[in-house]
Amino acid sequence: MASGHDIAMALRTAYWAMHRRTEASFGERGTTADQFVLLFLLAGQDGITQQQLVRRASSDANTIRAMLVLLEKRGLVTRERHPTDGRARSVTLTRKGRQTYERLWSRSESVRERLLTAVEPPNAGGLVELLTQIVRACEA
Amino acid sequence: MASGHDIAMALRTAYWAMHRRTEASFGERGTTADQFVLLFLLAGQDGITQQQLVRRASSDANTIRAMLVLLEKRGLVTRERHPTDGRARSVTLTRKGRQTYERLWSRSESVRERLLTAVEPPNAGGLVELLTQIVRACEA
DNA sequence: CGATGGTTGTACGTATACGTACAGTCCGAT
DNA sequence: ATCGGACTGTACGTATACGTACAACCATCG
Repeated sequence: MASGHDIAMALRTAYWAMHRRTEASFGERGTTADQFVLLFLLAGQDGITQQQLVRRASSDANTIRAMLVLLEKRGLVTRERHPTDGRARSVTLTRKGRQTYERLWSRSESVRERLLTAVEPPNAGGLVELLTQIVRACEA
Repeated sequence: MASGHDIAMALRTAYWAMHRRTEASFGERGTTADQFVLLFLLAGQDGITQQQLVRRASSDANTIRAMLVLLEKRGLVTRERHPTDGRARSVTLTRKGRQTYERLWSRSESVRERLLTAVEPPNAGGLVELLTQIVRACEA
C-alpha cells in the first residue's frame, strides 16, 4: 500500500526526471527548462507583469526577477514600466525571444509525448486531477 | 483532454507545492527538505557510499557532496574512508543527525497525511505507479 | 607487471528557489 | 491633503541542481 512518503518520493523523482529530460531535449546550453516555462507564459500573453508570472509559474518574485534579468540580457524579453501602475513592469517577448521559444517548444515535443504515452492517454486527465488536488492540499 | 504539456505543468506545480509545504512543516530554518531526504536514506542504512546516495536520491554527485559537506559541518553525519574501496566514502548518521531526522520526520507527518488524503488513499498506489512510469519514460 | 578504462570523489562556475530587508508607488481612510 | 498600509519590484545572502574538468583509485587485459 502506497504511503504519503511513497507519494512524496515518487513525485520528487518524477519531477526531476522530467526536468533533466527536458533540458536534454533542448540540446543547446543557453536556455534552461525553467526559463522555458517563462517563455511559454509570455508567448501566451504579452505585456504581463512580473507578479502575474510569479503566480502562473508557481514561483517566487526574487527568482522570477533574476530569471527575467538574464533573459533580458540575452535580448529575449523586454521589461518596460507598466503604463498605468507605476510600481509594476510589463514584460514582453522580443522577436528573438519568440523564435527561441518556438524552437525549444518544437525540440521538447518528444518529452511531452513521452509523458503522455507513459501514463497512457486515458489516464492523463486523472493524473493531472490528482496532482491538482495535491497542490490544493499543500497550499491550504 | 489533458496534454503532455498539462502533465508537465501539473507535475512541476505539485512538486514545488509539496516542497514548500515540507519546509514550512519543519518550522526551523536549519535543515532543508532536500537534506531531509538524505537523512531519511541514511537513517535506513548506515555506512552507505555517496554514490549510492546519488542514485537513491535521484540526484547528482556534486550536489550530494556539497550537501554532505554542510551536514558534516553541522555534525549530523560523518564521512569516513570506505573500509574496502579506497576510492569511496562511507557516510553515517551521527546521534545528533538521527535525532534531527526523527524530529523532522515527526514534524512533516502532516504533509504526508495531506498528500495521502488529497489523492484519496485508494488512488495512492495508482498515482505512484503513474509517476514511476514517467520516470522510466524520461530516463529511457 | 604495465597500460587502459571505469568509478569515486573534488573543485569551480552558473542558474534556480527562497528568505529578509528595503525603495518606490498606489490607494483608502481620516 | 496627507498619512499609513498594501503592493511591486530590487538587493543580497544561502542552499540546491548540474555542467565541466580533474585527481585518486580500482579492475581488467595483454
